[in-house]
Amino acid sequence: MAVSEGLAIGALARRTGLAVSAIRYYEAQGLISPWRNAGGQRRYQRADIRRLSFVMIAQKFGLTLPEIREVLLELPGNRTPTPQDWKNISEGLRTRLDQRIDTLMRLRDNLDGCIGCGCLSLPKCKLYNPDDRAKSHGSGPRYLMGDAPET
Amino acid sequence: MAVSEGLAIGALARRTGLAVSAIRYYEAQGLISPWRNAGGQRRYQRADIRRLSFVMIAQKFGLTLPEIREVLLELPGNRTPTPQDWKNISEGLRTRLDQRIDTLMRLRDNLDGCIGCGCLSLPKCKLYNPDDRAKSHGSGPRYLMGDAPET
DNA sequence: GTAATTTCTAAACCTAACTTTAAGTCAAGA
DNA sequence: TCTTGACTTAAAGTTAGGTTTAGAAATTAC
Repeated sequence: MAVSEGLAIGALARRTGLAVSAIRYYEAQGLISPWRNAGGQRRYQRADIRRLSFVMIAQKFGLTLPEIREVLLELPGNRTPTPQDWKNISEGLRTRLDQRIDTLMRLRDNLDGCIGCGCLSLPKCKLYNPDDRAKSHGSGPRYLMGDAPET
Repeated sequence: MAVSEGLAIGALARRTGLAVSAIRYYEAQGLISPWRNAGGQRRYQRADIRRLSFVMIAQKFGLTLPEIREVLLELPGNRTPTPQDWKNISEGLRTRLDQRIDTLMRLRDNLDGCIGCGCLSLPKCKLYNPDDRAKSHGSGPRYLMGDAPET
């Protein structure tokens, strides 16, 4: 098999550690775009290994798949991403991570205050409004603390 | 209405900011146990406001509802929890939070390393195994990095 | 005493991120 | 050529943490 024939989905799965079904799912979400061979099967470039690696890392950082899609769009159109490209978007991740750490540390400070007072009373306790833009992970509508049900 | 009649679910919802449906859901998950009045309606103690407050805080810390249930089991069975009781279990949260912050900071350090090299290559990059027990938020089965599909 | 609120239960629906299943097609080795 | 093994699609299932809906019963307000 010639190099130009690309990787089959199973091979890509083995190289990334992802499930085949996950890779297809990512395609449906617009994270990756393989071409098709004569028989209609998906074929991937080598660079896609890196692309999926990035997806996995970005997920660890708490990005949703739509968010990751946006980030990947910043990659220069059609050319194969260079190490410098990856470096650039990784720096965006670094910023997000810094913010998350910051939020958690504020939360910890507030908890320390509350451990001191033992109150946990809703109007008083700072824990209810530690200025948290952390998006309360997990799905389904939920209006905790700051996220008012107003609308 | 005498004090001993307790709070109706709507009143508890107003005092905690939670939706009525959420309070019922928490009951189904074993986080709170109201009694029923003659007509079969739920009645809550004042202490339950604090209990639900704790649930909301613990969620911010990333605990799942089953985990929160476990933590709440440490509360003294028959008597109304004192501020000291809350203080004790809050200290457990503090420990967990410390660990989360730790994990994220390790992740950041690894990212810094990777920004330097720009590699993102699976076997080499530390980002894939930063010893992360952070349970990858979000639902549905997902075996990233450490969480092997072995079983 | 009647109307307006609340509350009740059970079941269905929602999102995110996937997996599983079914039935059929493609590719590769002996 | 034939038979595995890998791949295809579409649809349904899964988990967490809830919400929504519907129809009935209880409570409150006037």
